[in-house]
Amino acid sequence: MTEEKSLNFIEEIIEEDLRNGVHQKIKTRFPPEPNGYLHIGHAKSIVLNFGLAIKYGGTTNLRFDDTNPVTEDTEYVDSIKEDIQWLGYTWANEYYASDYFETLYDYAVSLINKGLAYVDDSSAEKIAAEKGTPTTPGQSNEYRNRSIEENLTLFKEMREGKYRDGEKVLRAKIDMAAPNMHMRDPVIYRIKHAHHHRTGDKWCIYPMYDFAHGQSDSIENITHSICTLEFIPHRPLYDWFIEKLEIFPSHQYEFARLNMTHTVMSKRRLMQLVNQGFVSGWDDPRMPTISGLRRKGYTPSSIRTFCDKIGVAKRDNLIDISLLEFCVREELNQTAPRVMAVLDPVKLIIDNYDPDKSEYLETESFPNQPEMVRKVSFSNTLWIEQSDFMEEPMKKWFRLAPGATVRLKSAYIIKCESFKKNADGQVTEIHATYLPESKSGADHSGMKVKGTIHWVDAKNAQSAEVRLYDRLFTSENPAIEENFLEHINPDSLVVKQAYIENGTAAKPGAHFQFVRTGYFCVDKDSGEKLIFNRTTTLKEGFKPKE
RNA sequence: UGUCCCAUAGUAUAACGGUAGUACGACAGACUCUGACUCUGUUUGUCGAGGUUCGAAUCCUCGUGGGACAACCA
Repeated sequence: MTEEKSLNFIEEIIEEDLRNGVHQKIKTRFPPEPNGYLHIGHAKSIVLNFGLAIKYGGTTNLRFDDTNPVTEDTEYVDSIKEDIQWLGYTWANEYYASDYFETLYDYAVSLINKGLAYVDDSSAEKIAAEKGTPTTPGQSNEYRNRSIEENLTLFKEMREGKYRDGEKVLRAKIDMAAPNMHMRDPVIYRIKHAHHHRTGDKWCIYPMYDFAHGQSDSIENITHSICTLEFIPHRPLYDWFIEKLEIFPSHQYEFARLNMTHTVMSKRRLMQLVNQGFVSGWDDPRMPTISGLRRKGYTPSSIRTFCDKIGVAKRDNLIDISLLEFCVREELNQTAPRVMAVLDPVKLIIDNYDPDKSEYLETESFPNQPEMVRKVSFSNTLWIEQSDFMEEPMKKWFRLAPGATVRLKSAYIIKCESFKKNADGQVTEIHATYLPESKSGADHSGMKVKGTIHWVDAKNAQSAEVRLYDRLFTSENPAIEENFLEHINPDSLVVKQAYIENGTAAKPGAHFQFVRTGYFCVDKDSGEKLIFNRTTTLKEGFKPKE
């Protein structure tokens, strides 16, 4: 039985490199910028990079791309590390681009010495103007012909803090008429008198991404540097620096980033959701962040499975969020203990059950492990779901209705005898009679009922706050809408005051399946008062027809 | 009027010149003390036109469509 999974294009490249002896071992890296929280899109990259190294016996470095001190912070470093570990991965080394500032500086000097870099005194505006447009070539300026000596002196003075922010930059001297805009003498060093989260005030010049990333890969001997599609036009530059600097030839490969329906993924938009209070924070369970998904009840393996299933390719994609939900259901169905909870309670009174009596009934906690059982309290007064009763049942209605019989899960068969409504027409109380001989596990009634409903003993229940989360956006692809904020789902969070079986061992992070209603996870804020977050619903098989 | 990337069921992703397959979704049925799970079945696809070839989703050309690139961001 060979379960042969086809290779993605990166795996094909790696296998060919290994086969041809281009590399003996592969090295990958995950290079986040510590300026935000990781999201499910990053998870795709993490699973790819770490997964490749594991599959082919290589290693993966965690490298923080911290070349812009004004946006970066250790707060993000910590959360990123936590999320990667939570996902189940261990990095071989923890590095920072800032570890290489001295080396990078030397690289820049060597470029100057080769006549391949120059100091430009122009303003940012002038440089942008001279760069041309994608369809018109750029123009060079008077600084392009400065002597090597002058460039050396100026660059040294930049480092020494002799100039203010924006007064000068170091540029690579390539080709102002190149059809690829990134090759039109890109800026490689800029002056920023800013405090860096790691190097403090040691530097006032910082390398740009293009002058840091590839070289960092090279310094670490990264064999396969995997990034997203938007870096394709940077690749010629990536290769140019490595070639001119004559350093280890790392290679860049690009794959399509993850997009998901009913979700936004860009840091900018996610930041807006947080800052404008549409969600409670970066770890709000509606956020596609790793911390949000974790709080919502997603497990590391369900996220890994998801990343595995979506594949890796180069075409733009929009993955249906139902695939993510499928992955977590598939796992939780096996691992989450069942428990009964009633989210929209209505009282059910069993008229022929002794009001002074109560009993404990056995019920299974895992349907596929019949030996895993627990006892649930039962009496003449129960909570059941409002939605399990219909005054005038539709066709194919298996649940409760006047005169209808139904099985109370793990208890008795009951027959609805009457009900009460309030002035608003809302059902407030349902009366039923039960069949004593229909007790679950010892059913001698000979009756067959179509429906089974869940319940909680009203005389012995605990209350809980249950947070029902739904997709954050009603639009399938909010990112392409004019104003994505207008497409926020007003019902993305509905809070219920529910009843749950007494004695449920609900520690923060614990997963449960509320029988017939979905998967839930105990929130981190849960304490005296239990708080549950809905991870996802059960697949809905009942679809009423007109 | 540039350069680059991409194009296979609704959504993703395989098929590496030789029978277009898989997953999710949808639909139908079986089972069911969760209308869940499980099982069975159905549905829908190679962007277009040429060319090469015994044979093209695959190679070539030209279209068409989508995307990326003009931060002292990454």
